[in-house]
Amino acid sequence: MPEYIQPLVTVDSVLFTVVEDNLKVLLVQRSIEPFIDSWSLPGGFVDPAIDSTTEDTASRKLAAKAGIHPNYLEQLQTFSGANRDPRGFAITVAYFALIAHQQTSTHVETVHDAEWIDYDDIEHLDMAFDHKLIIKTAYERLQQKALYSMLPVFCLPELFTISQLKQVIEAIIGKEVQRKSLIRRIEKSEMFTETDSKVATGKRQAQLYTLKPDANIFHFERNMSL
Amino acid sequence: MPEYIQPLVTVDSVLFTVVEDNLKVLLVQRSIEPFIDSWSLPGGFVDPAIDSTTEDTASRKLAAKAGIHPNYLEQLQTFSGANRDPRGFAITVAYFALIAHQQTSTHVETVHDAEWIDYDDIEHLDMAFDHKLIIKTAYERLQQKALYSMLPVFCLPELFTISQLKQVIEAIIGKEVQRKSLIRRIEKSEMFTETDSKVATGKRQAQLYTLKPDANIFHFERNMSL
DNA sequence: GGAATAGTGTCTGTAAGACAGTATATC
DNA sequence: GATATACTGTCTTACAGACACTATTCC
Repeated sequence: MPEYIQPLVTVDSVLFTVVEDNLKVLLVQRSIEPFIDSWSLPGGFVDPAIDSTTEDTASRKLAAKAGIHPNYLEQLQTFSGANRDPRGFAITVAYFALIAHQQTSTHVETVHDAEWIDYDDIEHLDMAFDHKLIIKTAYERLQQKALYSMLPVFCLPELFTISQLKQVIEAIIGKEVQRKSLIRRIEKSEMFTETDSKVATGKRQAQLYTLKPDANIFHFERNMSL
Repeated sequence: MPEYIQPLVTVDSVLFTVVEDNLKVLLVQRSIEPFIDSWSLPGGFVDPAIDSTTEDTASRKLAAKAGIHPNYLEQLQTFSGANRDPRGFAITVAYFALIAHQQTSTHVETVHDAEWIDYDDIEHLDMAFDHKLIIKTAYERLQQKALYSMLPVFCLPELFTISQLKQVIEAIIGKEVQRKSLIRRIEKSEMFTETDSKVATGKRQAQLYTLKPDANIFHFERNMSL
C-alpha cells in the first residue's frame, strides 16, 4: 500500500446526440465549488459501495443527472494531472456515449438541470476543469469511428431509414456522404435487418432498418474521406 | 469531496519489443503480496509529489524497474473493479509502450529482475491481477495500429532497413506483408528520410531509413488485411 | 403531370495484393 | 557464374466517390 496521498478519482461522460443537423453534447451547470455555475460534464465520484466498475459510475451518473440510459457507452480516456483540479492531483476516467434524441428530449428539458448544447458552441462556453479538452477528445474519437464503422446508428431510434442514418453521420463528420456508399456499407456490415415496414417522412416511403439484436460493430477496412 | 473511501490507483505499462521474429513483453516477478512470485506488468502507485500526470508515473516506473525509456508511450485504457485487487476497489491506468531491443537488452537481463517474455507464452503463465487481460487488450491495440500506421518503427533503432521494418510488422500482425506495399506506405506517409548510408546485412546492401525528427504518426485510409 | 424523396446502375479513381522481373552484393 | 537479398514494374482486385437514371408517393 502506498504511504502517500491517493489521487481523487472522478468519472465523467461525454454524451452525444444529433438533433436535426446538429451534433449536441449533454452538459450540466455546476452548483458547487470549484467552478460553481460553470458548465461541466455529467459525472461524479466513484462509489465503491455501489459501483463494481467505473463504467457503472458513468451509467449511474447519467441516469441520476438526466434520466438517460445511453444506447452506447465506451471508455474514452483517463485524464490526470496535478493542476486540473484545485483540490489536488485528480484523475478523471472519461466515457463517451450516444443516444437518440427521440429517447430523451422531454426528460432532459423538464425535470433536470442538464441541457443539450451544440457542439460548435462549446468552444465559447465557460467550462469547468479541462472538460473542453475532454469533449474535444471525445469528438475526435467519435468522428474517426464514424469513418470506419456504423457507430452513429446509436444516435437513432430502433427503427430508422437510410436518410436518417445519412443525416446523423453527416452531422458527426461534418461532410456530405454518398447515399450509395452508405447502402453498400449497410449490406457489407451485416449488422442490420430490413424490416417489412416502411415509413412516409417525405414523398416516397422509405425502408425501415433495425440493428440486429446480437450485432457486433463491424469495422470497415477503408475510411470514408473527410 | 466524497465521503466514502477512494479507490486505489496504480499505473501499469505493457512494453513490447520484437526480437528476431518474436513479439515480447516486459514482465517483472512480484516480490510482495498480493500475488507474490507471480508475473506482473511493470508499474506502481501514482506519487502526486513526483508525477504531474499518470504518464509520468508510467515512465518513472519503466525507468526504475528496467532502466528503459521507451520510444513510444501511449495510454491504453483504464481497468477498474471491486474484485481485481484483494485490497479493495482498484483502478489501473494502463499504458502501452514500444522500444527496440537493441536499446535495452543488456540492461534488462543483468541489472534488474525484469524479463522479456514471448507474447505467445503469456497465455500459460501465472499472472497477477487481471494483467493477462491488460496485455491482451494492449496487443489488440498494437495489432490494429500496425494495420493502419507505421507505429512498429518504434520497435526499431534510429537507422533501419525496409526488411527490418517488414520483420517487426510481421511479428506484430502475425502475417506476411508485401515488401512493395511497405515501400508505398513509407513514401506516402512522408514520415521518413532515406539516409545516404547503406548497410550490408544480407547480400546486396540495403538503404537505411530514419524517422524524421518532427514526424507525426500518419494514419492510412486503408488497413492492411489480416 | 410536377415535385420531392427513395433507391439503382455503373463509371472512375485509388491503394493494396500478387508476382514477375531487374539490380547488386558475396562466394 | 550461382545465389541471396534488395528493389521495381505492372496487373488485378476491392471499394469509395460521383452522378445519372428509375421508382414511388403527394399535390
